[in-house]
Amino acid sequence: MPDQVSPSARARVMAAIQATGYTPSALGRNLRSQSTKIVLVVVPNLANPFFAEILRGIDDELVASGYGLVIGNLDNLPDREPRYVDMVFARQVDGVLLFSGRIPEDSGRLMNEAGIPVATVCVKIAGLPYVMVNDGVASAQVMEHLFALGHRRFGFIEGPVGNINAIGRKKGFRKALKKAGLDPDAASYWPGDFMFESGVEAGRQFLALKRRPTAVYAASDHMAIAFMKTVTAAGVQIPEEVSVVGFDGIEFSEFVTPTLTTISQPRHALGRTGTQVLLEALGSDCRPRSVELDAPLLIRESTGPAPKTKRRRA
Amino acid sequence: MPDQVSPSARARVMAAIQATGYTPSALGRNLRSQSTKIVLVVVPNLANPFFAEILRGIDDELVASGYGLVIGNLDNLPDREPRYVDMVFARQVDGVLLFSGRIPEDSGRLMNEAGIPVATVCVKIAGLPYVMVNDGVASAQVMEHLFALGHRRFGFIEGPVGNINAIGRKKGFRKALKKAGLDPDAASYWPGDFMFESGVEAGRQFLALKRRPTAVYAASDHMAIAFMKTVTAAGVQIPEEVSVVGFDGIEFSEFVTPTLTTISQPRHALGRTGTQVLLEALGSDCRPRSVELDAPLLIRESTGPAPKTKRRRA
DNA sequence: CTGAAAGCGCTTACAG
DNA sequence: CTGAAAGCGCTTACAG
Repeated sequence: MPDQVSPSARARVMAAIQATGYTPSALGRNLRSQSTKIVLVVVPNLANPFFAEILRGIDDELVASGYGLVIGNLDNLPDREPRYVDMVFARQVDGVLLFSGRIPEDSGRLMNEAGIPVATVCVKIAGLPYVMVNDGVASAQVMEHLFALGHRRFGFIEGPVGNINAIGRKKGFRKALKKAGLDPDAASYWPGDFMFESGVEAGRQFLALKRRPTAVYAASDHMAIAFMKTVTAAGVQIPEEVSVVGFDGIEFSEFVTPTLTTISQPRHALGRTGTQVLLEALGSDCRPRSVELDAPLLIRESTGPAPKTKRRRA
Repeated sequence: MPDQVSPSARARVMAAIQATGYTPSALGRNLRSQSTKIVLVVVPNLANPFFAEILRGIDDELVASGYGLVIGNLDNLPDREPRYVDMVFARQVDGVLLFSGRIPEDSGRLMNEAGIPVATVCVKIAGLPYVMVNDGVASAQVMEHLFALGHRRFGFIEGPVGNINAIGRKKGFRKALKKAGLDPDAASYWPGDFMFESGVEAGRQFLALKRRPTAVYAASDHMAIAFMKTVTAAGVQIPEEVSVVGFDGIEFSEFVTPTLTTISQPRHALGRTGTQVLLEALGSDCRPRSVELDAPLLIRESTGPAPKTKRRRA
């Protein structure tokens, strides 16, 4: 019974199938071409809305190049890593974009050893091309703005321990203090993890201080917003009593009261550029380039002149 | 040169490869098994942070079942649809979760005609299993709360025209008014698209009214928050002069001033349950079930007693 | 119980 | 220029 169809008849059948809207199976093509035209994007925590706009940038660029996008959500759990390492070793994707500060591993086997291109966005990992914002330069902008307003006593809400962005922002903060002739260790530091709750806690610690900073710089908008909410609820005026600066430029920073002065991360561009870097690595064997993007300071209502020092000696 | 390796030697090599951490190629397996263990999730707009938590719910459930997750971002552009329709017809995914009110099509060829299971989340499409919140019941809860506070004059900020959730919420709003003996057409209606800007515009229109509603119900938190920001900036007191209710229960609704009374959508559960419905359809041929989830009303600071009517006849 | 063969659907390289 | 064959890496069904 098989092979009873003549080649020409077969050709006509194929043409008819085409007209009807036949789509060749990707499964055969993938096996034959040894590629899937799919990129794996590994995010530490998909619930973080900060990633949404970056993902859009990634997707825009991938669509333009005919690639698809698989999401690997680590959900901040290390045991989520092996699954995606396996995916890479199984050749289920052509390349990887990493948002995670560490390379996912499966019992010692590292994702980047599978022989497919890997690039990172918003993080730096030795040996891998990256795209990120220069956190030190951003912090310098923030401090320049606060110094110009007359502030001399500062608080800093930190990011997660070991997070490269958090480290860069803090370093920039301390460097600016030193450059201005102030002692970096005289500033108040409150621990944080970029999320709301830690901003609330920082606010409580601020309120408990006898001699409060006149300006607080938070390593994320979420923490800055939760801080503002906490201290204004206790009757503190922003920016009259304390100026607050955030980091990220999330959409909501414009809809809180007062509106938040913050560093605007170019999220769409981070996604697009990161994808471009990866696609270059996919298309050629040339050494991949890394890129640093600028992040402007958006000056809004939450920062103002430093309050006059009230009777230093009573 | 080839085939010079004896079978037993070959076996030993294979064992060694296993020990070294060899991962079978997914490409061969996919072709052979005619499945990819990947689900396509089509979202209308990836930048909307509302989806982030739902995606997490989906991913949690998919990971537990050994499936991967491909994102199809329509970015609210119809010309983004064909790409994902092709993906489905090319058998690149085993199933589809749709967040979009319309079925993506490629020159008349509809995605659901490819013969793979499709389920919808947050939307209803005839013939497809769905998981969503009962918007009518949610609106009834909102109105019950506002009636109990003495409100009789209402404003409603609508969602996108044709959006099934927006329609359900508005229907519930009007039904509650009628049930309370009020004329639904006497309420103020302002157009919206769930996004910030339309809430700002609704706020402007509210401010321009001579006789303002004492309670405003917005079909999304974003619009409610932007509305609050706009009218408080003009000196209107919330909730003393106007009560405001949102819909969604996004994290930020707790960090605006005043905190927002809103319907809390069970986003993680929506994602998980939607995925369960899809996985059931993938695993068996039995008729897929649909599910409606409850969404509680979170009563916060933005709603309060209706203001006393000031000298109706001067 | 073990091992060789067939076949999933494509694409590429080769023969006619 | 056209058409048949080989082979991508797996799994399943079959022969020994």
